[in-house]
Amino acid sequence: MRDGDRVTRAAARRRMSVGELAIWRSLVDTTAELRRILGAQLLRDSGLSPADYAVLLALSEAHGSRLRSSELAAVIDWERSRLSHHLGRMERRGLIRRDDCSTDSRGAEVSLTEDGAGMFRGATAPHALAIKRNFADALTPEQFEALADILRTLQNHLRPEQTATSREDLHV
Amino acid sequence: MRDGDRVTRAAARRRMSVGELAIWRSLVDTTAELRRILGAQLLRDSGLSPADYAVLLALSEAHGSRLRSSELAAVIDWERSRLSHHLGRMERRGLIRRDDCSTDSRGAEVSLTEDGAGMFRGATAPHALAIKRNFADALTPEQFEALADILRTLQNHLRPEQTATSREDLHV
DNA sequence: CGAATTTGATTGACGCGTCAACCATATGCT
DNA sequence: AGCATATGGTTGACGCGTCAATCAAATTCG
Repeated sequence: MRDGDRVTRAAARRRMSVGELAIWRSLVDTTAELRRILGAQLLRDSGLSPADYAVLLALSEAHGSRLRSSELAAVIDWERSRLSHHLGRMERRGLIRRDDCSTDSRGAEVSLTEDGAGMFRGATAPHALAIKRNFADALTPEQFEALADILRTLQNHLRPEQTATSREDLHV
Repeated sequence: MRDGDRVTRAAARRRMSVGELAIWRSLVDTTAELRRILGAQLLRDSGLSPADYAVLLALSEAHGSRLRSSELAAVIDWERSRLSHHLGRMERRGLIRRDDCSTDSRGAEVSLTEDGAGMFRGATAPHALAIKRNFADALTPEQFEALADILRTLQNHLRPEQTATSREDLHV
């Protein structure tokens, strides 16, 4: 029996305390504000939205900077429809390209354009710096450890099956 | 000199580690998933979006269930334009009402309708339960304490002026 | 083979959030 | 008083995300 299970059962009867609720709200507010700050900064620095960045990151890390549409959707955990809309907009802006797939005529292969690759390269460093400044610099090593533990616990609570420590399914 | 400052300066030269970046991504992903789950549940249970809920909560807690538009915007920390759009939609659905303000003819007074108040009342308990089940039940008291500490630190890092422990400015 | 089903991907409608522009009223200044 | 400016709030345009519907190509199976 895993630790999370024991906690879950033990807590199952209790009502949620107002302190716990306040922490939940603070979590939502604080992460929202961080996303807002970093998203705005990213846009100013590089003209890319967080969504653009996620797409370009996944493509950059892909073998040959090229992915099937549904693979890409799986990597960044988006609905296919959302991805299709967004790829349309990114294609119009010249960031990515969609070609017919050679092995499956239904499929599309998404790849980086020169422009897209360049924009992404230019965005990387300032974006990392912004994350460092606004987030990483604030916390002590102990706090990082505690946060990692908490996130592992939560992930494990939400999706009990998947090994919570695999680094593969992390993306921006 | 506060603790956060010392950490900030000490860390200021270092590059961000890949571990720290992974924790950031995990934080973004995990909170996004929690919001997604709770938002969907709220909608199923009560037909309200998280945004609706925030508006109704603020109005419910207001003196006389009635707020000036910009006060409301301040309470839930929204841009006035966003609020105006959303109030328009909520008004169409019969959840809130907008009346001319008696003391300032430019202003609008937003208030709950019977329907809106009822919907909110019906939404409260299942929503709290969902937060408890998906979030609060997963964590130990020690983890709660650690998380509260981390969030306080981050808030303090982002907005150094404001006392980070005031419970007033927490909302959904 | 040929019909039914599944899969890969796109589309349209609609609610949402942001930004800039825009009224109308209130306030401040001389 | 009279003009400038600030304030409260709304609007329109546009990018975004979700849902349901759609379409074509592939696969399954009788």
